Amino acid sequence: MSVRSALLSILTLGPCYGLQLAGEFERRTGGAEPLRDAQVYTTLDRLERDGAVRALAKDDSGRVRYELTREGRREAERWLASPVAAEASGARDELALKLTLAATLPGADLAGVMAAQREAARAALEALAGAEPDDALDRVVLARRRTALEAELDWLDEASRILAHVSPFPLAPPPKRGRKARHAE
Amino acid sequence: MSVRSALLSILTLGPCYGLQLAGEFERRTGGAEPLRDAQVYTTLDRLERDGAVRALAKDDSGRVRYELTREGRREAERWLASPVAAEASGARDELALKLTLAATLPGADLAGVMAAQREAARAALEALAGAEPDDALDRVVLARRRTALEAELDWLDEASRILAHVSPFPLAPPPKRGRKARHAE
DNA sequence: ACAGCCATGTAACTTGTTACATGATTTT
DNA sequence: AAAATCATGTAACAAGTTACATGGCTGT
Repeated sequence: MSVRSALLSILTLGPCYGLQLAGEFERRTGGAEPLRDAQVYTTLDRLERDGAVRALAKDDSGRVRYELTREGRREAERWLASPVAAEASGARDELALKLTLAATLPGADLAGVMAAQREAARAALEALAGAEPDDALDRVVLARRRTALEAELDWLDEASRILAHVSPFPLAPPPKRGRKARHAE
Repeated sequence: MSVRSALLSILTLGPCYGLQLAGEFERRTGGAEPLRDAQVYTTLDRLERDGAVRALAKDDSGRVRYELTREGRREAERWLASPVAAEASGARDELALKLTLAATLPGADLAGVMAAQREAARAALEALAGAEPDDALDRVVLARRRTALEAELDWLDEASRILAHVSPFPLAPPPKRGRKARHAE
């Protein structure tokens, strides 16, 4: 819901049209996360469907502007005020997933997986170090990535220590049940 | 694609049926991320559609087991071997998004947003500190969350310093264009 | 026989993404 | 007039989630 909420909160400043929202999004987020034009429009459609915004008559230039409804304003305020739930963002932690699987699957190359991940994080950190931020917003976004990558490296070390004592294990034998193999197809 | 890839990599151990996959997923990931039964089946359908798995005849208990195709095995190996792209996981960094927006939107309560986020992270850390891990996998997953939360707190401090010198700004005036307000509807 | 779990599925939905189509306006 | 850009949209898809339906098996 990030994009949806971001567009809503920009609209608290006043009515905007589609590409204007895309532009403001870029200006106000350090340009870190490119937003596809198409997504602005689909998101606006969905916001209108949900009663959070309302389309105004086309302006002098034929652009369609949207304004917040009371509902939409409330949603925007709620979003800004509430903290981002740790990893409740619907995104599974793919890295932890991959590492625990690599540790428990016989035949998987745990050391190799860890080495690859460490190397990727190290390279990403190096690339970040060489980046010149344009402005303060950029600095904040870069700092976010840097701290996340550093944490990833720390965690990899810790995980390495913990997993040193873990052995992979095979599939658990499935419980036997009645032998009623329905001859379906 | 986390779930898809995880199921594929479990299937490298041999054919499994739906709920068996769900069980192995739990056993092998620290139980951190609950996997809904329904998603196992929809994912298996899509994997079959994509030619990554193949359904076997029902076994003695009438359960439908799936096995990897050559394609599926290759996909699983590729996934395990390749590092997780930093934030390329499709998940936007909602926290950085929210903070930069709060910093640039006139009328937003930046200090309040930061305080709320800091408090939420602190509380989550405290909850983690009081958790007793069952096994090593659990410890690895908990460590992942802990390091991520610590990094979040560090970043919040840094962002606070950087954003102290940033002032919110209004909407950029949209460029004027021809006055051809097509009287469409 | 009945309750409850095991196992499989389906339909509808969400956010996000891609590729494409269309016109209008500005620039050359 | 042609080319590039602005602006809006549509259609289709992906991954994930939810709620629900169904039937077989198990234990009492």
